[in-house]
Amino acid sequence: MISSKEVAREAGVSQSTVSRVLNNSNRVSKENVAKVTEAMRKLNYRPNAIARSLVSKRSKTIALISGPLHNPFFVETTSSIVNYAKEKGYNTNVFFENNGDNMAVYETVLSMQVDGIILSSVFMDDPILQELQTSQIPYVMFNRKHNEGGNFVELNNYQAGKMAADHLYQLGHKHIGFIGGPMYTSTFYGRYLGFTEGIAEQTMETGKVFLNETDTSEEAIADAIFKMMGRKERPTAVFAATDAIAITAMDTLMELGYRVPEDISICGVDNVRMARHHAFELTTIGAQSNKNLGRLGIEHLINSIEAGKENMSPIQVTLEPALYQRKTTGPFKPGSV
Amino acid sequence: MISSKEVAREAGVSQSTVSRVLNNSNRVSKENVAKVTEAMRKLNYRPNAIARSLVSKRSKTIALISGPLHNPFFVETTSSIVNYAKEKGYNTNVFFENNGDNMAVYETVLSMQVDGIILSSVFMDDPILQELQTSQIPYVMFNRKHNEGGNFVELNNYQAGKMAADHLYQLGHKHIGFIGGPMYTSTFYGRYLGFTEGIAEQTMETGKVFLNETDTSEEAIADAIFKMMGRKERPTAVFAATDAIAITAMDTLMELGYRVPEDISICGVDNVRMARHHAFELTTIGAQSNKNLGRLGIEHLINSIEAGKENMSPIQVTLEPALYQRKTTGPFKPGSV
DNA sequence: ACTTTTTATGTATGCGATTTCATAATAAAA
DNA sequence: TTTTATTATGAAATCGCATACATAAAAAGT
Repeated sequence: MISSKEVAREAGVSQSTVSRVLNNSNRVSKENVAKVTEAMRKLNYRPNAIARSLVSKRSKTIALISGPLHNPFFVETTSSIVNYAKEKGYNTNVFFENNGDNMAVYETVLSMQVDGIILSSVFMDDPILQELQTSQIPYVMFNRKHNEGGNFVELNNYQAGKMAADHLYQLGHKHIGFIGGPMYTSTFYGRYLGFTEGIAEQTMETGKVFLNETDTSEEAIADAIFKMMGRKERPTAVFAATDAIAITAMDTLMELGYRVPEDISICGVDNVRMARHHAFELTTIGAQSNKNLGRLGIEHLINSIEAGKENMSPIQVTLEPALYQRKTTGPFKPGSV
Repeated sequence: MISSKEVAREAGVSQSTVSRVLNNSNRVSKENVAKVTEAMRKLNYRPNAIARSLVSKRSKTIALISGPLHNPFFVETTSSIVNYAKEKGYNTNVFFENNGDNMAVYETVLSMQVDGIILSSVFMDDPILQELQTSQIPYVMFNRKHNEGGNFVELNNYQAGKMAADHLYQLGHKHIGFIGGPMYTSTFYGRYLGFTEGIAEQTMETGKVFLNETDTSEEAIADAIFKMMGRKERPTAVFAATDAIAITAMDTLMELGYRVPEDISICGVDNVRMARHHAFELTTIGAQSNKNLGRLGIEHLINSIEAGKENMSPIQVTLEPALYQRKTTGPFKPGSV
């Protein structure tokens, strides 16, 4: 590896002069800039980013700890985050959540000297928030948030659940299944709470909610469907707490011979791009924003970073949801299933 | 930030002793190990990864330069790569290809002191290969390969194209559309070549291939469909050079009122997971391997890294394809479209 | 022409770890 | 007990760059 010292020798100047032209300081004469530039070219010099960040204390990289990519929501956010960060001059170190055991990842990230952290992996009572705050590293949680607050960008999950309940109730459904992930995450918890309270408000005496708490793996979702549809009283609609779940649920349901929405209605949450595909036309609930939560999160994060520790203001954003009614929900037909 | 020096002071030992326990050298007495460990805990010390890599010359991070995530193929490879790397103790810096202009990304990556580079973004005559080879950094190209060879893991694209031609021909189709991306990438070029030569071999005197070279954006694909289906002689089948293209093409076709495969057959390449969904059941051509190309690539890359520069052997893997016949291709019916 | 300010450059130091080398302390061999 | 081998520890150099500081040279004021 060619170092700035060798460039200096080649150019016949001191290493600090080389460093100066590297950082295009205007304190260098045109002649020396030329000599140094030429020497760099000749030696095919590339500055060592590691060394730079050791002294500058800024690595120009951020860490993303994301939910798994088999969920299209995270496909979209990951894409947005990486691209926006790049645009702003930051590299992104990507990690995927590892079924609950994120501590190893957190340890890695905290010793990596990243300039900022954006994560979707927190639990409502996750000890990581504490670590994050004492570490002084700018961070923002997206999608999920923590009980204690902190910096976050989220959807109003409670409202989303409620809207689903209203929508399905108005279509006449009485027996509704809920499929969601772990209740110690704010998204699933909020959506479930809003949903059940929405149902309750409608005073559906005869209404029933079948709760399925899964780990969001395809197998677990399929199992939930099997169990639910195997009952004597089958649901005529299911509220999937994410579009990813909805899409897998649909797959299983179709495999079992059900038609959507004729036999059973499905409503998701997140309004992912894929849900708009003609093969799905999924009814869903999502934020009224043309930027996804990842994008909003990374914008805030980078603002925070560039503002500096002194004038870092808290980030607490909750987006209001809207219903995107498409073709997977329809009116209850007696005797349909 | 707490440094090892402060830990040393707290523990009453020298900084080098702290470093030794950090790297669990066995040259430290149990008492000192205990003292140092305690001091680390007390001060909430985290080693500075940047400093470590400056001296050790290994950053334990690799760079991934991937195709865009709106292509599900890259969703799968990205996931595999990041997770496998993590498993092996490597962090992954992710970049997404930027419509042809990858030089900025390459520059960044080359000065980042990564331990290895895995990339899907090369063109057949891309100058990056040269850079890669002189840089001495272990690398492997996946999916696409370079004219000059280098290290790669790919599908036999020529064969894949040929299989598509055979399959569609055997179903009786004479007018077939091809939709693919830029011909300066080995994937699209190889698939196109195999396809047209396959068609030619079948001596389909009356056969016609409509070539559509797009930039793989949704709009471009939709435009290609519009143009193709607007002709007097419409194709009765289309060979989409990737599943991503096939899925978007299907969307557009369905929007225009066509039924698949009754009105028009579609065959893709890559055998992405999503293509198996009941809403698609896409006929496709893919490698006969339970590991995707990204996974194979990263395994080879990490082997290379750990083998050391001395015993790094070239990586040249070409997987043979197989046809996965599902529900989007069917026999030609005269007068169908 | 002499002082003062500005500009260009080099020297030296430090970022936070790893690692070589020298040495003190201890254990093993004689 | 003396010599030798072994083990534990610290001092110091180093990695590649940025930057504070000192200073020489040039430009500007007076």
